Amino acid sequence: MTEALQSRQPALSVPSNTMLTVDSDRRRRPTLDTVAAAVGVSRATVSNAYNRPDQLSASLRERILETAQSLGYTGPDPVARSLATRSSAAVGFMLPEGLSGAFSDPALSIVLDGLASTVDGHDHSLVLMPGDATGGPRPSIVTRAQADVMVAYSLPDSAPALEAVAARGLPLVVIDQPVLPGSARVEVQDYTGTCLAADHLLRLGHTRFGVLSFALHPDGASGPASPDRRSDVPFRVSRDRLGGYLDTLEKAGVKPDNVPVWEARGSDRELGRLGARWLLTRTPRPSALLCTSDQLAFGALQAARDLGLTVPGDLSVVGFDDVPEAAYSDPPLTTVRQPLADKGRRAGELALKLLAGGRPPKPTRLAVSLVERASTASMK
Amino acid sequence: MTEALQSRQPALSVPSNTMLTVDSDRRRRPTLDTVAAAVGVSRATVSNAYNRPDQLSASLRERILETAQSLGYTGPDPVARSLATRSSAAVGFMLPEGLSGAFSDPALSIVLDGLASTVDGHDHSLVLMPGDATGGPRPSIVTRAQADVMVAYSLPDSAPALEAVAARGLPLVVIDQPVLPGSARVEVQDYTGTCLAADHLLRLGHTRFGVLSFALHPDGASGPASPDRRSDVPFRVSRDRLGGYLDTLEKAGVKPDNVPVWEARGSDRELGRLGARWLLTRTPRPSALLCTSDQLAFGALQAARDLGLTVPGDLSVVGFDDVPEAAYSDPPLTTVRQPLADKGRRAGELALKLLAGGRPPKPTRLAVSLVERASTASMK
DNA sequence: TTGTATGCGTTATCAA
DNA sequence: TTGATAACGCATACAA
Repeated sequence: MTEALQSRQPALSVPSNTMLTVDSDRRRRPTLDTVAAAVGVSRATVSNAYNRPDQLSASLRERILETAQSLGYTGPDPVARSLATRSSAAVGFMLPEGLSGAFSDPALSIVLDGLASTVDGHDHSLVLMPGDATGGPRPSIVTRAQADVMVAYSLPDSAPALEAVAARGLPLVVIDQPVLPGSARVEVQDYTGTCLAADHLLRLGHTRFGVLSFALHPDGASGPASPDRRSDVPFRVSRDRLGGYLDTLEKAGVKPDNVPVWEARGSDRELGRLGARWLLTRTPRPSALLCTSDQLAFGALQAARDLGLTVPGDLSVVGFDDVPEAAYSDPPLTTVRQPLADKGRRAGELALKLLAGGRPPKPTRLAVSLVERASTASMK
Repeated sequence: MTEALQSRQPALSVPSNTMLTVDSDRRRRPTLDTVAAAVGVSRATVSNAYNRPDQLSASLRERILETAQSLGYTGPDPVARSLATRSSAAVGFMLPEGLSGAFSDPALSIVLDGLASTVDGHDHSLVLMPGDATGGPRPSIVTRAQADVMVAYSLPDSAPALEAVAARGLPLVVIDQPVLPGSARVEVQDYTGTCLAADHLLRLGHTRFGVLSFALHPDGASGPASPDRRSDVPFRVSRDRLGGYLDTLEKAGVKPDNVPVWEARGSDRELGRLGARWLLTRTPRPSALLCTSDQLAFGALQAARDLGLTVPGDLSVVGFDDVPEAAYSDPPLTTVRQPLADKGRRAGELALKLLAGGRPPKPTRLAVSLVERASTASMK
């Protein structure tokens, strides 16, 4: 093996007991034809030896496989097979950002894991398509990807990648967003989740709140979110999570206008820290911070430390996602758990189903639950 | 767009001013032939319109593209193109585990990010191949993957996937391990790194040490590592990191036999916590824990808390990797920084280079450095 | 059980 | 600048 690894050409130890009528001198990879000629059968039979073992005698098959082996033939070329079968046995995965920002988010990792294992279990491969500034992969990448079904992970409505998918006529599964009528989708109870969290805080007696949200609009702006910016939010997830928080508070008598909202352009810890710093320097200072993701919440914990506030003594913080780290942060984070791995698995199953010709079922909405840890406590 | 998304078949709005001599009634995707016939030129010309714009008049090209558009033709089929060009423009990425375990490791995420952006920048796609219990992807997956170069990420020597790569005669880039003579490789100064860390601790006056390592042998065993198990370590990375620690201590007069070593079967926080608990209950209790990864170190911090020990007051801890979280842990972790993103980028560049026909250069070894944070202090 | 013929959708070579 | 024609490597009805 070591030797074969050294050069691109595998060491073809041509057996002397077989006739090589083709390619005997050329420095080429062996093909179905090569072994067919060597064994003295037709291409079709060799093909069957690999794909339909029951279509030929065990002994012949044995002989074919042996010859193939000694010829250095590894089996049907994947690309040629794909062309002939018109199926590449791969699912594409489109991300909103470069993996850079995205992969620092454990939530994505877990979803991807669920997806990968499902897909892998069905002998399909996974083609990764990172996004760029446009909020998704470049259309050219999508157009040329060798995949026969696409999974979109939390893409903005405007992502050009989606049109590329449509143009190719590929089946599509979207995770979380955008909402595309008639396409398969798996999402979670975003609205319900933040309602639960807000309710939890209200029950603990809090009355002064601040909300820390990731992007409400696709313009990449960060800052306090004006009432204007809070309405007509194009991202469904942001809209639902923010809505759950504000609606619940309002029902309890807390006017949305009195709840400062910071919109971070992304969902990472550092942006969360920045936003929380602003929120915590408002007057009156919020006693509870409602975050739309765990990453933002971690940033909020950091900001509290920066300002000398203790959590949950001076401040309560809730997140959303329940990534593994939430159990280990200081203090452990109260958060809304969404079934991340499950989301990935469901997306994978949906993709496989569409591939098999199934029609897109109505969207799957997975249940969330509140996990109470040490970052929240009752008002002093 | 929305409509096109609803059904698998794009809405072919057949223009009345073009002649459709082919496929006019069949429910098929249009091909090069379809548009060639419609425009009244040859296949080759249409192909050129997409791939070699300079090979035909701008006006004709314009006309071809327009017709294609109105026919619902999105451009050359990726698979067919790959067959004809004998290149799939994709690089395969092989992981040691299912993404499950692997993705919880931020180090992998960052490396993958570097790789993905490099590859993506060159219009190549990335095919993910998660591993299973064998320590790598299944050979059948590798054999059938549509990629023309493979990147192995920290695989055990024994991974069957590697033979599959060799059998296909695909160029290979390995990250970290295994060491395959003649294959391209990018790695970091593992030995140097742990030497630095051990030295740091010695300088702080520590004399009682414990080592927390990830797998030394591929048998999946966890537990105290006997002298026997510490020698002939098959994993290069484990060997070098452990070696750097023990050698440095020995040079300072600390006999390896007096340094307890716990071997965890993987590199995650919970396993680290487990191992650290054992190490911290030895007599005499170590005043410093040397870990081979940040994840294990985080587990050690947790174990210290569990036992009521303060870090760095009662115990110093060092990690390896410098993942982002290391800066935020409690306390922030002293660790050996390796250039993770760079490792991924270099691997990507190497892969692209091999693809272009380059010969494997000698292994690249990236520099590491010690980042001193608050998890280490001098002996009281 | 095995073979024949044809199709899969491109790219590339070489003439015209 | 454009067009025949031949690969590319395989799968699959259908016939033998």
